[in-house]
Amino acid sequence: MKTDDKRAGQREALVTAAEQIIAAQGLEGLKARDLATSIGCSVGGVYNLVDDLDELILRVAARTLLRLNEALDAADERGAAAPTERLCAIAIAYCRFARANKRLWRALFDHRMAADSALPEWLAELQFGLFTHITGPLGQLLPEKVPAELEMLSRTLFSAVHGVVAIGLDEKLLAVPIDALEDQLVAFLQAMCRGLRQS
Amino acid sequence: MKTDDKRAGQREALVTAAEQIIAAQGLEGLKARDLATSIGCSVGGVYNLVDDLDELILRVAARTLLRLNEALDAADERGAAAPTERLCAIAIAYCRFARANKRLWRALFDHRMAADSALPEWLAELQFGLFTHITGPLGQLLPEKVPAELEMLSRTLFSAVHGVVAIGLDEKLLAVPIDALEDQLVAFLQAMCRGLRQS
DNA sequence: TGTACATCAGTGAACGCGCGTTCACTGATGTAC
DNA sequence: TGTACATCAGTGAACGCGCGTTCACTGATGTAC
Repeated sequence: MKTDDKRAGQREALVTAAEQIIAAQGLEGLKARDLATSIGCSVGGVYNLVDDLDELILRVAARTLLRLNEALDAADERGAAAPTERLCAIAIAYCRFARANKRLWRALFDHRMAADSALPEWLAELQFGLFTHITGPLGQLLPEKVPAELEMLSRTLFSAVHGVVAIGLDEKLLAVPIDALEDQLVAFLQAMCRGLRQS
Repeated sequence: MKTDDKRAGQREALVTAAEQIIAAQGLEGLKARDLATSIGCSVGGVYNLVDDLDELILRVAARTLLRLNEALDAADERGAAAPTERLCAIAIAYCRFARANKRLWRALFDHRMAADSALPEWLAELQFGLFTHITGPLGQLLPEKVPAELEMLSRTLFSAVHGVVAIGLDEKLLAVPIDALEDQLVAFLQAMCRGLRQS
């Protein structure tokens, strides 16, 4: 049916509108009425395209994760570089992506699901996909580690880098000044990799 | 005036009530009506003790920071241990405090001030105070670094540890499993310290 | 001790706002004959 | 081509809820004389 195509197109427009609003004002700024205005329909119309504002948030999250994934992919020169350099490049790409997509990126972590429904599997897989960017170079750095250890280390490393970026972008008191952020990330990862290789 | 004492006492009771609510339900659960019920007065009464729910949140934050500070103090055996061990002990204390005070601890970071009024100075000082727990051992570890570098490194290190703990306690997909958290923190800090000493 | 008055903590109904979601309805589009 | 009918996207007023904050009022307590 043609109408299905049309609906799909409208839904995309809706997701795009939501994306723009979240990018500009954060999750808190997402209102059904604004969305309706934004895509040129009435409030009720929004609910013909989407069950929930929650669904919309998840769809936006999916887009953000895909774009993040692309950004990390682009930054990682696979076999071409030493593992430490690969990790640094990825961390910097992560930092830049976060900085350039601050609110969208925050939305990935801020959004707490309604307690009942767990986050859908396709989203979970997108998240896991990101980890391959870390386990790859990390395995190269520490060839003697078993996969389970690598996995754990990847999580720790990701959390650490994420923490530095997240607090840095907050620009609160205890934050690393934003201009020093990338340098600090590199210094941090280099020290970390040095230390890890000796263990 | 006796009444001033009374008011102070009531205010403390109010802060305690708020503390309990936040500890049990998070910032979102804090409602004026519940507070009133909790301390046995009417809604309006709350506003005789406090300007705002925001003020209340800040007062609770102050308490939490003080307790956190005590916990870190207790964990740090000043000159008695090697710097790496001191840092590990502090990180573990941080992790345990966060875990035991999950929502109160989150409230420290989740609360976004109303854009107009900056956070009061006394709160800022409490936050800075926490950093001495890091700069101390870090200076011991890296005696050749100038204070500015140490300060920066402390921020980075704090952010990293905070990130690991924060994501770990979230118990989401990409989290370090909670039982492995302390081990991972220690492994992380040991590698980091090894790496830092060589730079 | 008693009286008049002032103060001010305490009250809780009501204001005001924001907002997700629904639902009875409309009107355009498509289909059947 | 024309007519009757069905479908369903689209509408937007209204529902329902939650909640911070206010404010006119009450009544207990303290003070002055």
